[in-house]
Amino acid sequence: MDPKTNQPKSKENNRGAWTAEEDEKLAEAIEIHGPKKWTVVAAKAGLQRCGKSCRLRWLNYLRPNIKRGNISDQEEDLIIRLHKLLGNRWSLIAGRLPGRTDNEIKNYWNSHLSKKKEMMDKQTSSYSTRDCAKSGGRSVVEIGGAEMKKEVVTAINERGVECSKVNFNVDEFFDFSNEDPFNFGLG
DNA sequence: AACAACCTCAACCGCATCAGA
DNA sequence: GTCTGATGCGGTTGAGGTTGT
Repeated sequence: MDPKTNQPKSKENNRGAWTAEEDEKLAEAIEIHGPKKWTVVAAKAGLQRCGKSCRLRWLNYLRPNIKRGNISDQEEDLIIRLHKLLGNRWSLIAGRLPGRTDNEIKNYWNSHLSKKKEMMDKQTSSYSTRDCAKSGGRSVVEIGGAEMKKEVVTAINERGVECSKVNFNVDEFFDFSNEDPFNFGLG
């Protein structure tokens, strides 16, 4: 283990794209040991890959029920709205989109939506009232906890859903485990 | 056909946090 | 309380594909 990078020494490990054979071995090991103890899984799979790499491969590619490509308009709209509220908290956003991974959403945002948003921002630099009501009045570029909470509460208030949550916890609010994926509390 | 420029996305990196010893 | 290893996250990179000239 390299103490600086927190990674195994690279000469001991494969790097780069995964092969079908590696995928198969990994899937087998996960079936036996579960998708949790990644160092164990990596070792038992007999792969020259670190646990971290195995975890990423599982989450982004091998996991069951994973959707790939073809992000729908509905999903895109949801990503935009969630990003407005949450900023670059990709894992939270991904939690709202069943079958989508944080990596995929992050990539999609960086290659498609960031540009789209930039263009829209330019077009609406004099921000219309309608857009203000829709978004909570401003876009958040850097999101710290307090800033984000404020933003979410503002958005909620704008929609007249909830006005009294002062001690708002965004992580509790965005506990997505049991909810309709396309209804995140804003109506 | 050849090359350059651009785009996409899988994978890696670095850091923060957590859990167990 | 401290140390160490594991896990999870967001940022970044680079190979391969696509499009334009």
